[in-house]
Amino acid sequence: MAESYKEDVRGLALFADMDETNFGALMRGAYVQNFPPRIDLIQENEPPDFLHVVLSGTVDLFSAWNGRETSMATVRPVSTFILAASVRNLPYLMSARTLEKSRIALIPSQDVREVFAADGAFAQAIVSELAQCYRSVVKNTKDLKLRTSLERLANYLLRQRERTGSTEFDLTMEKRRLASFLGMTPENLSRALKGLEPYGVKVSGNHIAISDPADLTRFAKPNPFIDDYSS
Amino acid sequence: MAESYKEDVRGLALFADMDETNFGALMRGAYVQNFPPRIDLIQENEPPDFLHVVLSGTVDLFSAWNGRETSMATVRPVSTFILAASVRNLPYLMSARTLEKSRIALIPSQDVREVFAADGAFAQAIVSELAQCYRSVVKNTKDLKLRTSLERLANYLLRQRERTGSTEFDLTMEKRRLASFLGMTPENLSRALKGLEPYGVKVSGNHIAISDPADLTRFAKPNPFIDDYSS
DNA sequence: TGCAATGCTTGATCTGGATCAAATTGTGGA
DNA sequence: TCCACAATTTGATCCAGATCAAGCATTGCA
Repeated sequence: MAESYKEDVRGLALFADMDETNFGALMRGAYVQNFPPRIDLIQENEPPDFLHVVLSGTVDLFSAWNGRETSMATVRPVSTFILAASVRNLPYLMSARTLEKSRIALIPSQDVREVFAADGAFAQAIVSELAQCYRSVVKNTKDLKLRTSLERLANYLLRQRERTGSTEFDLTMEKRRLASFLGMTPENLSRALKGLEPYGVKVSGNHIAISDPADLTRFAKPNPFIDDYSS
Repeated sequence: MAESYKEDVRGLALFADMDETNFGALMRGAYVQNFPPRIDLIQENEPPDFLHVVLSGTVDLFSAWNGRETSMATVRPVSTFILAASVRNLPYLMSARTLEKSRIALIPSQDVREVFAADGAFAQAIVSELAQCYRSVVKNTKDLKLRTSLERLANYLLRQRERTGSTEFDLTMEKRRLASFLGMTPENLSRALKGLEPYGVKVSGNHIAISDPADLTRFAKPNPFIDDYSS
């Protein structure tokens, strides 16, 4: 693997503190691949051969059952996915596909498990990462079970505002995918965006402007234990 | 803490392989408490002072927002809860209450974090446990987003059959709580149970009999990547 | 034993969101 | 630039599941 990629990987919290030799061992079997948009990377139920690291581009994690499909999460650089499957050596629970042209590092799961057993700092980082992932999914479940779709959308927009630090921003994914992520149909998302107009949400294409954040907040009632993805 | 309790805790996969000295250190600050039914143990958003181990009884993990409440999971002996909050030292994301008279061991989170840093076997066990928890929540999300309430109920009943090894069993929790866990109202659960009659489900009180498992399975379409909680 | 109190069921009605069907707007190539 | 295709929006309708309102059954206690 090229040195510049290694540095990107090393920069991740997951790999930052581990021993240099062990990091080298991990990188030895790893390689980087470029994928065009809309390419299936992994399929739910496959054995977890590689831990994936998104170096550039965007990856959608999704899942299907009985002809239905839902978007579970979006992975952006620089972060990993399917860590849980890798460390437990159990089949993937989600499928993954690129949304845009993406560069992805593939680290053999076998190596991850071996180094993890040998490197305390790496083990600690894995625990942090897994705990973080777990908490994110719990928050997502609370969002789904406790809120209506309009409330989920309102809080999603407020989170985007937080993330970008601005009351104007572009949606980072297709509306159909956002709808699926929020657990609604594209038609309903369209109507829901209209439904937030009274609270000062202006939509034009995929550009969003929140004219009265306080008003939207009053409606959305954001809660750090659902919406604060950083804790 | 009494020796017999220690053995129960030691029997958990999480603590089974760790060093005896370290286990002793963990137990030194730990204590066991008995709680009557319907007692609040912890509140969402509190700092994670203790890792909890259910020795006997049942604990409900639930969450509330804006006047609504939902049951997230049920914890039965012998297992732990809020491990993720403990190891990351971040506030609880769920509240917990006893459902019946329960005996619970409380292990200071501080000790958990210290021993975790020092004991490789413990660290590994924590990783396994967290990965397991993560995968469970992902499965639960798939259940919620991909299935109708009738399908969720049907698959729940099939899982109970799997767990008990019998086509006849008693529901292990109040119907109102089961409804909340499955993401529906008690009224709807009542109707849904009726709705499964054509597939050979007989209900009397909280006793369930599945007369034609094959037929119910044909309707429920269970999938290991949603319903198999052991992987 | 009786009587609150609580949980469960049933029926009637309502509604959020899904589905179906076009119309409209983008968008990526020849 | 123009066209074919995909994504989005809009409108009409439908349906799963929520809510409201009684009744009924259990349970725990005095």
